[in-house]
Amino acid sequence: MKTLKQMDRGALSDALDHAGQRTTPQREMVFSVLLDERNHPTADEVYTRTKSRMPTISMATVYNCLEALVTCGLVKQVNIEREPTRYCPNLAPHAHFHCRETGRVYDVPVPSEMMKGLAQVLPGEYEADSVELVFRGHLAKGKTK
Amino acid sequence: MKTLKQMDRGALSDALDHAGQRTTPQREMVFSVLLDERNHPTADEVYTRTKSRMPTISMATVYNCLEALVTCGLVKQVNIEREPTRYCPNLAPHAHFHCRETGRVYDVPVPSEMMKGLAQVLPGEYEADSVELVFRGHLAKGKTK
DNA sequence: AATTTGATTTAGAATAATTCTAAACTATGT
DNA sequence: ACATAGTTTAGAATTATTCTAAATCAAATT
Repeated sequence: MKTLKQMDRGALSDALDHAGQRTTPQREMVFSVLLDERNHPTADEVYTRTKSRMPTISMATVYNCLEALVTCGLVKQVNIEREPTRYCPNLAPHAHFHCRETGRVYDVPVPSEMMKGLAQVLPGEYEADSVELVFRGHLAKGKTK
Repeated sequence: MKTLKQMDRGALSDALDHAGQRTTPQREMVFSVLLDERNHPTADEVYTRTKSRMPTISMATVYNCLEALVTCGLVKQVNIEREPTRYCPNLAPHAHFHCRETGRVYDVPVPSEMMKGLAQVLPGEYEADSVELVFRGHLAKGKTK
């Protein structure tokens, strides 16, 4: 898919607008790249993929666009152990599973009550606005899914 | 406390030994620094603190020592959002709370059954050997603890 | 006790992801 | 049309960390 679905295009310009930012071709393209292949790409991978569709885009712009998308809440950064930051457009509550063998990161859906329930381990004075849950391990033999 | 308690000294040389590594004054000192002030220092902070007690130590050695301690299981790395890696000698099961205002990181004890229970969100083929739980937010007014 | 061996320490260079800078470009509102 | 402000761009700068190679140290062996 080379272009943004109408729905996503709308969500994008709404979200950017709401954050006081403009909708630009570069931002649309980067967002489209993220939606298109949801395997938690790094900025560098996003750059490569975006460049293949929009050859004049620069690395700095990719970083700028990713930052804009994160700021307006459409994309989340995923940081795992000093590795380059990855970008994830999955807004549903989920955990991440990091495979030690392949290095790949998988989304694992988590019921939102459970996600909230986690905050109960916090003493009263700690007020959390975000929770991050990361598993590390490997996939059982055979199933690369 | 400028030196390692007998108990910790024993745990250290046992753990290093077990990993086929030697017990050195630098490793002891770095470990002591970590046990001494458990506020999740970065390598740089560990360097400064260690240097004040052992002025000839180098940054590279601090990194080496920290790596040795992590390898032999006495210390855990804590990575939060692209910030410099922090080091944590707390081996009990716990989560981390990252205060957006101060940047400080706090340990939050978590019952080990709960820690294990988390793995139940994983589909069968995912086999996790470690779980990481990080909250982000702020401390309620007044209580800096 | 001297010697070999291998691990460790050290200073500084190298690396890699990300951020910064300043100029060019684009779009928007007046 | 014009001014203003946001965006893009290339390349330089930054920063945490790793690498390199030489010097040091300690354990094991002769």
